Amino acid sequence: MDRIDRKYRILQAIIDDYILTALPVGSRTISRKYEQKLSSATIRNEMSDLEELGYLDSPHTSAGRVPSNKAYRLYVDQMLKPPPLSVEETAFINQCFDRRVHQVDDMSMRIAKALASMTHYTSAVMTRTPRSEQVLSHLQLVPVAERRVLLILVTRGGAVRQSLLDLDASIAADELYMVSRILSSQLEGLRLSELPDALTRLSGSCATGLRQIVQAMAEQQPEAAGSDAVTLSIGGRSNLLGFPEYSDVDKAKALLSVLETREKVVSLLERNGEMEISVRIGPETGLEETRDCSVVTASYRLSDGRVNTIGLIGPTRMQYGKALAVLSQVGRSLGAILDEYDEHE
Amino acid sequence: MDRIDRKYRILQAIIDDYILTALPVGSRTISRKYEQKLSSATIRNEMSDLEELGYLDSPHTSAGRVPSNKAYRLYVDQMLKPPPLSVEETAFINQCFDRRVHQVDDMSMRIAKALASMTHYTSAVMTRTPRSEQVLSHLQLVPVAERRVLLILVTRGGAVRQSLLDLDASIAADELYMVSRILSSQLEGLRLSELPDALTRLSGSCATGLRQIVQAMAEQQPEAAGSDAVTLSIGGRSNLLGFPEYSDVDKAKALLSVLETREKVVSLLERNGEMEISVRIGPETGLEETRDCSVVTASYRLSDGRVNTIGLIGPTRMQYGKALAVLSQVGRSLGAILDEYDEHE
DNA sequence: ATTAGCACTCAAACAAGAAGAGTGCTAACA
DNA sequence: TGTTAGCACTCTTCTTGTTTGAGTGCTAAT
Repeated sequence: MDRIDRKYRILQAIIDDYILTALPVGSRTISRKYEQKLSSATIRNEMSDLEELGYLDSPHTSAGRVPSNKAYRLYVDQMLKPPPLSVEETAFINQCFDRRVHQVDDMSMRIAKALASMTHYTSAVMTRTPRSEQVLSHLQLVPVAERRVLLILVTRGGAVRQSLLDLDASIAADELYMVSRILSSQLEGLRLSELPDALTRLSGSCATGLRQIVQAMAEQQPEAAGSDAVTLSIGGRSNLLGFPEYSDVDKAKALLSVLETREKVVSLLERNGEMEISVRIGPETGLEETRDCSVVTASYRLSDGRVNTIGLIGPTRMQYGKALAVLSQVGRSLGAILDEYDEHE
Repeated sequence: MDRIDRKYRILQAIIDDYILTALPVGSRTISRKYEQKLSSATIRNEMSDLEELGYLDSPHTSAGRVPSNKAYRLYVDQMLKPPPLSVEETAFINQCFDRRVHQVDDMSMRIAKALASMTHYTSAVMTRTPRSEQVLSHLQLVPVAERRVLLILVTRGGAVRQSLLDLDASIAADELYMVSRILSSQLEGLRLSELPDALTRLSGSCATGLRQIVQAMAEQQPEAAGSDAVTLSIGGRSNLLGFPEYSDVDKAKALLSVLETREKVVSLLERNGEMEISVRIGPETGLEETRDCSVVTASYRLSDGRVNTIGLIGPTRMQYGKALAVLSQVGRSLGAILDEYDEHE
């Protein structure tokens, strides 16, 4: 027991050191810096065992050892003591949410920037708004051009969706406002997913002007017809280039390309289970390009049905402790702020 | 005359070759690939002259020569023959604008992606909406939470701005809609820059419910109070890493960091004169970090006052011809599409 | 005015050796 | 039996010296 305990203490020391330095760590280093009671020879034996167990890899015979993905897994699952954030860090986070937020739009960008600057990793903030759970609060049609109308949908949570409608014939501005009022009262309270049905039902029984709009909405409205709306903000892309693992430009380029492909980023952030916090290591990230990255995410379901995910992307040699601490703290604050909007529901 | 002509023909050959290969070009190369009538010795003499004139630099004694910024300047101002886009390229651009655009939001991102993929440079699309020229078309207040209201402003061009207002006391939804109607009719047709004045004028003479809203708007509305609204989309960040000038990760990182600082990107895109198309080379870009980059931009003023700028960022050794061709073609199509929205004005 | 020829320069590529970090194994030791 | 000192061995990295090749500048010949 004592024996086993020591083995994992050594493993942890190796992981800690490697996370810090990115250099393969040798027996001597451990014996000097972490386990001064033990000689390097003893450590060597233990390390040999650990390699056999699959927790360590050696780049070549005389280069020290490097933690395997299996080791990182064990590390985050078992060994990670939740490290408390420093006073400054907590203060920084609070300050981010402190001032009243009036600009809804750039909120997630601000969070992403904050996450990136605190951790030096690349960050992402994703908000998925499920169509089926969003309830319409208000609808407004605004004339934009001859035969072109701006349709604005506001949901209970305060999300605004806009899309343009092309009409067959032009409609006077006055008539348009009237139609807005009618539709708004008819459709308010419905879920967005129920809109298409409601629209076809309506289109049967109404005047020509109204009917034209309703049909255009039914046909052309991608928001309601398509899948969930997903917004994405990414911060700290250049942070990745600071790590020695990306001093090879080709690797860096491959990774940055991933960040430019919306679907790939979404797939990285998408949680596969229901758990709030998830750590995916190396191949677990699911993408070939990120086979030596780790992704840490925290997801929160808001009371209006939206799902908010914040995440960090970095090398597998990531400071998991800090990443988790920052993510959960920011996630908590963020969840609180966002839910505030819905407090009357 | 003939003499001078030849000198600049040689300079052009050097620039062309360097743009293509990124390698210092020697006299031999020119004599073989571009000026087969002349011996390398002759070219050498001319190159020596050109260096004296400040058009060429030599990295070291025996390394061939590299065009100076002054040379690029001459190149784009005098030597650049407008190279026609290939059929495929024109087709690609048209296809981008072909399908009806219903999603206003991601339009600029789509353009940015297209620009980047056509040129392999980094692209940016900026839309500046001057507050003073935007005319209010519709205003809507929507309840979001107890004492919290979503204010939506729609302008004639079809731009939608939203901001949150905090109220001192809660207001019933019905009352809110009534206030919306009143305000909308009172303020419609005003320029956004006139809103603050109009609001203070209004707040003197109205009922308490209305007054509270008006005051909140006057105090809290950053959109109307602040400067012009600027949206920014950037594409093809990872493209930069493909160029040999950024195989040094530190340089690449510095450049990518610039792209993460909103104000810096804006300053890069900001045109200093009134000209539609601008090419800035090296230090002309105005930022220390981009002293060996060039920025090519095209700006278009739309009929509703918005100014749209699309730009490309790459090494000074940029394919200026292609960049200009693509930018002006895309700019033309984009201007046409965007102005369509305003055709009834 | 052009060009052939030649001496000279300098970076990049290559090879060989030395240094250093680290391992595995064996034998001695508590 | 677990621990450790010692040693041979293995690789990488660093250094140094050498070669190669591309390119220039100058001079003299055409």
